[in-house]
Amino acid sequence: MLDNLNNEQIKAVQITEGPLLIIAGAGSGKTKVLTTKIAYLIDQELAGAKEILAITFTNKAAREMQQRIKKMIGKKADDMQISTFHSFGVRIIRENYMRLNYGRNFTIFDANDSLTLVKKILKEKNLDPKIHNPKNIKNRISSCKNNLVSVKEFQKYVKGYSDEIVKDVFAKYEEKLHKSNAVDFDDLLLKPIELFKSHPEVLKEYQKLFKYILIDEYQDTNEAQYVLVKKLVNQAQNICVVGDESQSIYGFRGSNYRNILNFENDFPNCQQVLLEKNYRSTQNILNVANQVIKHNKQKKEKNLWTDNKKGAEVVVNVLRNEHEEAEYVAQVIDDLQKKGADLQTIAVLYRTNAQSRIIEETVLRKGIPYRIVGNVHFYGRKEIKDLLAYLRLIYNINDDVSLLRVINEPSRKIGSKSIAELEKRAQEKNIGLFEALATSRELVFKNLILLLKEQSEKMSLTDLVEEVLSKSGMREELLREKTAMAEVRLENLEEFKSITKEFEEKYGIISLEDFLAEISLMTDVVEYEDSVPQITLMTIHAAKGLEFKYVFVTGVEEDILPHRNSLDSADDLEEERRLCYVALTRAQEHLYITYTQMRQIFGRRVIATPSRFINEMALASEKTMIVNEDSNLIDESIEYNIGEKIISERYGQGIIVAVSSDLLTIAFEDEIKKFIKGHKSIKKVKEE
DNA sequence: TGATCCAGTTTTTTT
DNA sequence: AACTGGATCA
Repeated sequence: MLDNLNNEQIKAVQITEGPLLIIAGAGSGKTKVLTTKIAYLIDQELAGAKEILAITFTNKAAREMQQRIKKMIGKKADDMQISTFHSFGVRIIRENYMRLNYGRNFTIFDANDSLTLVKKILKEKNLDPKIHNPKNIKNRISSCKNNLVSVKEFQKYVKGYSDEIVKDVFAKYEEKLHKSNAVDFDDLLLKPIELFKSHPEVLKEYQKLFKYILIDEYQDTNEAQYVLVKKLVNQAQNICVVGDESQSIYGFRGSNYRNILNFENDFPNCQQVLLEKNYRSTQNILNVANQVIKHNKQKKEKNLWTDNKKGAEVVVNVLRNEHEEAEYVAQVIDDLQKKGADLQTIAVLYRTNAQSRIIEETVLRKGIPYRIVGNVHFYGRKEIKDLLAYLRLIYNINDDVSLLRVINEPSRKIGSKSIAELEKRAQEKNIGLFEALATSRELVFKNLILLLKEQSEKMSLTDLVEEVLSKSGMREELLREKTAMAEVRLENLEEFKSITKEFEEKYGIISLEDFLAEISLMTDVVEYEDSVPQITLMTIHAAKGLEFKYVFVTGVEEDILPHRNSLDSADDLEEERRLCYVALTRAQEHLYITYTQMRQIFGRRVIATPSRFINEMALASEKTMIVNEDSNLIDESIEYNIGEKIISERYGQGIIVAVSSDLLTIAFEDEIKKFIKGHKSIKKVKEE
């Protein structure tokens, strides 16, 4: 088990008792250490699989680690639960919902639901959302909760009118959330803490259960997560945290890299292991990354080194604008591909999601297969959200946000006026919306939900979805529409059934409860085939923890990286530098950095300046590249309309479902693809 | 009530 | 350039 580990790594695995801090530089084999350690604990029979609490940052990381451990120790890993902080919170709340004064069927509100709720409250309080930015208020509420500041405590910090508003909305928000028998993302951490405060005997049970606690990405824990961990640690203090303050990039979400710097103060008897040997990158790449991060003041001294070869020079290129930047990236990728590079080993990174569009268009035009990580492709679609709202309402009839979403979907002639009356009634009687349903139209809806609820208890998830589709009238309405768009929506809904089916097959029979909990915590929902050769486009944040042989870091300009919103705070600027560091250290063999002279922002051309981080890299040379855009593949004269049929060389016949300025979205038999208008690889099908 | 149009706004990053 | 929410009209 320990065969492929270096001395420090072995030490990190074998120190099982007492607090342990593992500082693991980028690419130093952190995941390997963690998984080996867990396998070791089980294999040495120091703990049963259920007695280990292992927390990672993303669901994806959790899944990956689970698989690795399984490979090492086989069946014994079956009971092993690796979770994120949030999914761990769900478990605790579920096991204790009564003590927390919640009903069994509680709903988890995602960020969108929370925002909807804030907007609704503003409306009720007759506050202008233009003056009181709902997103802003939502963020402030969230940061309060992440810092364990209750409404009552917030009162103390209130300075002036706008704070007063935030406080009022916050109070109402908490009230409504509870009335809806719902928790938001932050509650998933907060409620367990509340529980442990009010029920020390329950805390004791969990402390007894978890003999070993392991926390990954400790530099990205926020106050609530930190408190939660500290509470769970028992007398034996078998807590192992792993992290690297140089890779802390979630400050905007309340994470505090000082948690890792303070670990020694929290656990004075802690042991420490430093993993400084990098196995990932070439010397050249590591040098550049080290040069940049050197400029941060707040950090633990460490010296990441490698005995990998020097490798290729890091390439920096200046392009005239974002189109040529994307073109350049695509050309290089094209060349790499011709030389036999595997597309899966190539990643293009950017600071903001907005940058992805042009890159996507360009690789599309070049015919380079790609995937975009973190796009809410599927679950963000209206029809899917509607269906989910039905399921959530069926599960928890107190969920007012979901009720409002579907009460008139499809149209039941319950418009804004009827809804206003319904809300008034509910408010007067101080009851939930569902209970307040009274008019004949509303009662039809109420009975529909009640019927479905009854059915939900005796049929499979997939059958339930089918029932919702037919009984709600969603399917009927889409069939009636007879537009290409409706056709696609219908297909998406059918696709949803195959997702639930997959769930059922994977986990045996799955309850509505499990399914909804799973879905609401999933962000990387689109399960992509790892076997399909394609390049990866994603934000730098999304790239954390990953590695690629070839990495392109684009838009390395002032106002983007570092982002303009972080320029007036020294702390924020250091976080941007760490972000840059994370981007650079994703690369194994080849690192390409680009910036432009001119960029369009909000539809306006703006002069761009190279990022200060480029200077900090202290590179010997950089090149200005003039890229000629290759336009002979495109025939701009062709016009397209929704509903027209298209034939593609690669995907066969499809139908246009959306047209934007440069892009077409085309639905084929079993997938939806985007194309550049007029691209020679697609042709219109003439119809009589 | 629902469809369509227009004006104003947006983009930092996400469990 | 794309999306939202509000205003206007059928």
